[in-house]
Amino acid sequence: MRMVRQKTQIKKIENLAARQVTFSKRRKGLFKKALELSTLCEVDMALIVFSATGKLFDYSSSSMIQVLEKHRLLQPRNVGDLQQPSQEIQIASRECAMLSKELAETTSQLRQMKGHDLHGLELIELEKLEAMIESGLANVVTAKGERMKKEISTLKEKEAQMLEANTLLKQQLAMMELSLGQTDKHDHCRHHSWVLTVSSHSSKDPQQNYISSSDTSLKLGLPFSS
Amino acid sequence: MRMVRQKTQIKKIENLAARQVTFSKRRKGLFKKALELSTLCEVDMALIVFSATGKLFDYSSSSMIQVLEKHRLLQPRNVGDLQQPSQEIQIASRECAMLSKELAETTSQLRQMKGHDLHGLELIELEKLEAMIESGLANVVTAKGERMKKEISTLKEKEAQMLEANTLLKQQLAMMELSLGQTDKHDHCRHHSWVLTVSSHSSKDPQQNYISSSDTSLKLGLPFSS
DNA sequence: ACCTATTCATAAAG
DNA sequence: TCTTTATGAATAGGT
Repeated sequence: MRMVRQKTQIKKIENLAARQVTFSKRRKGLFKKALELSTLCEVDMALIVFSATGKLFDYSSSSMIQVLEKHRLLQPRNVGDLQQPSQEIQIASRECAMLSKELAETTSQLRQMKGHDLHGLELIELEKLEAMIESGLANVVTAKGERMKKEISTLKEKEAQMLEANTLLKQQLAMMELSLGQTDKHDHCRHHSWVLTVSSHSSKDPQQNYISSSDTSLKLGLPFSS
Repeated sequence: MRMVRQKTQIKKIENLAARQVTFSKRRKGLFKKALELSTLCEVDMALIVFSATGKLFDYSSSSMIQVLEKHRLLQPRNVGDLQQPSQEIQIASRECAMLSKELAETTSQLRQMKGHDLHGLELIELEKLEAMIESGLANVVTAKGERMKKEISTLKEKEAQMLEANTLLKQQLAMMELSLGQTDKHDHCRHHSWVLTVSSHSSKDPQQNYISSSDTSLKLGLPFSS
């Protein structure tokens, strides 16, 4: 069922999944617009975006270096300080320290989720961890179930299609047996092709038809598989 | 008379006036989109645009310095050439990039362990994940069991010691009843202290003795709790 | 700068 | 992530 699309409010999207989806879509749109503007109007520009996870996306119409250098020259008060190496190092090491700390915490949590390094935990903490893992497991099991259900329904659909094709082929076979010896081989081939056409077009994705025509003919025991 | 609007071709607009108009309109749109993206998704970004006449337009969600520096740290090959960076900074930025990448991977794995971001996974990958989580869960459950067993045995030990102390106190009480009114109060106090000493030393960890001496005396019904 | 028909972007949902 | 579709948003061309 389709919700009515709301007029978008420009404030932080609290839901993480929705935020990630929106980030992905709008980032794509933004870079497209940037490319269009620099192309249409032949202007220099640079666009730098960091995702929440720290992943970098950037675009620059010419060399990023040129654009940033030009910016630096025009904004000496803001960016000129970058060249003081001591400050650069400070920033770099602060960034490093932050990342390092974050990585340590995340790694530790991951190891605990995997059941390692549990010695420092109290009983209550162990129980919380257990609950968290069980919740994660439940999510994964649910996802797996859905994936399997999808696969099952796909296979059932295919089965039904095969059955249909099979029935048609059987009918043709019966007809041929009735007129045995009276038909030439070209007729056989034409009927065969037609049935396979039905089967092939029944799925939206041609790549999912992994049962080749020769397989089909062989299974049905037709004597004229190509 | 209204001409039919043409589908815009993304190539340089040759007419100067039209180009300027388009630049103005689309630049405004681009900065709006940039602001919206950084607001909606709370991400760091910087956008720098130079008009054909060299006029600068820029936007950055936080400090332009921070964003540019972060970009430089993560892309040392491209932007590091701006000024000959000291070897320290090269090392630091390589370190940063590595940490950043590692953090992204670890965070992603952790999220999957918690059952999020599963859409990209195949059935087989889901099953591997499930097995991993189950193994972690088993470890945690084992650790919890051991922790509980340890606690139980500690408590049993305490119980036995309490029982022993209880027995001794009962004997003393019986003796006192036999000689009721013939003993002075100093003797009572001495016996009491001695029993509590036994109880206190029975556990390796003094903090686990959460039954206080006054509790003990009250439970045993001693008439001379301090 | 404003207007509006039209194209384009994208929120929801699958 | 990809697709689809209805709707919101941006903008080309005109005044």
